[in-house]
Amino acid sequence: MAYWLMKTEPEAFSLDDLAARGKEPWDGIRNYQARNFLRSMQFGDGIFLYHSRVPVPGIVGLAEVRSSAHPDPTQFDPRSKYFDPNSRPEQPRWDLVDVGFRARFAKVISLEELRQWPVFADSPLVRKGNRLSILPISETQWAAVLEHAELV
DNA sequence: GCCAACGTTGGC
DNA sequence: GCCAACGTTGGC
Repeated sequence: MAYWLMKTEPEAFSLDDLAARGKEPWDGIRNYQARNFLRSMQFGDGIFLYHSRVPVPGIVGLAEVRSSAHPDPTQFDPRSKYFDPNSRPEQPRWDLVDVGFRARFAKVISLEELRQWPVFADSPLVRKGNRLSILPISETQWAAVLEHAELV
């Protein structure tokens, strides 16, 4: 059992969208480090859903991993913006997992707030210039956020 | 919308 | 293999 944080721009896909659909294939990851994290995910792992590129970026709710990693079909679709002409079907370059909705937070736990929590002091999340869209969360960080959050 | 920070690409 | 150019991310 592991924990993760996954970023999304709510304009493209929000926590509410996930809540409405229940479960969604998390496609479009095109960064090797993020992909490697995807590949180590297991069914049932916990996820913090994070909204980026909004006035108050931060963790907005909980989700969970609902599949193991498997090839992202959009890499083979020439009409997709995620098409990767260099990826070979016999050795796919990009993977995805299914993500299921779990809960919404009554209030966003903002990045500004998280920066002040000692448990996040060493997290790439609070580092300037960090661009990782998927990052691991420690058990301590998970517990700290859950203790602070009001689930809806 | 701006732009710093970063990852990737490709010429050499 | 270096590194400039380019594209993208994401806070502000």
